Amino acid sequence: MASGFFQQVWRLVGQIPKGRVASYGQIAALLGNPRAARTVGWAMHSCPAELDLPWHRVINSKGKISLDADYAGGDLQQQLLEAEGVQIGYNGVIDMQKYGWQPLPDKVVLP
DNA sequence: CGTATGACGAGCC
DNA sequence: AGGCTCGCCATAC
Repeated sequence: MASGFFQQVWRLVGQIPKGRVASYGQIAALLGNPRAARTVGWAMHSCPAELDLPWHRVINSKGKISLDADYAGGDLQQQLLEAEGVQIGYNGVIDMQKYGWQPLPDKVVLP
């Protein structure tokens, strides 16, 4: 069952379309806990490879990769994103306004 | 059950 | 502007 918060995070992350990115805080907010960004990050840390999650599409609110670029999978994450068409600035910043993922962008007006 | 952790976020110095 | 600290919340042990 998807009772665990991690499970919900994984499911949501799995719905991020290719070429798009989302922030930890955004994921948390979509799950109803805008303050649980850290927990989302931890969920990513625990993401089972068998789920084949697009974990690389999750970045921090600054539009940057949280992992150390030259240490952990940060380098890999950047390569994966660029391979999907996500352009990364020289400073390592991604344009959230352009690549930011918005689930159901049409439901804005509905109550 | 209480303490510690963590791929964050926003504020403060 | 850049860097550091505190706060938040859900798991792990």
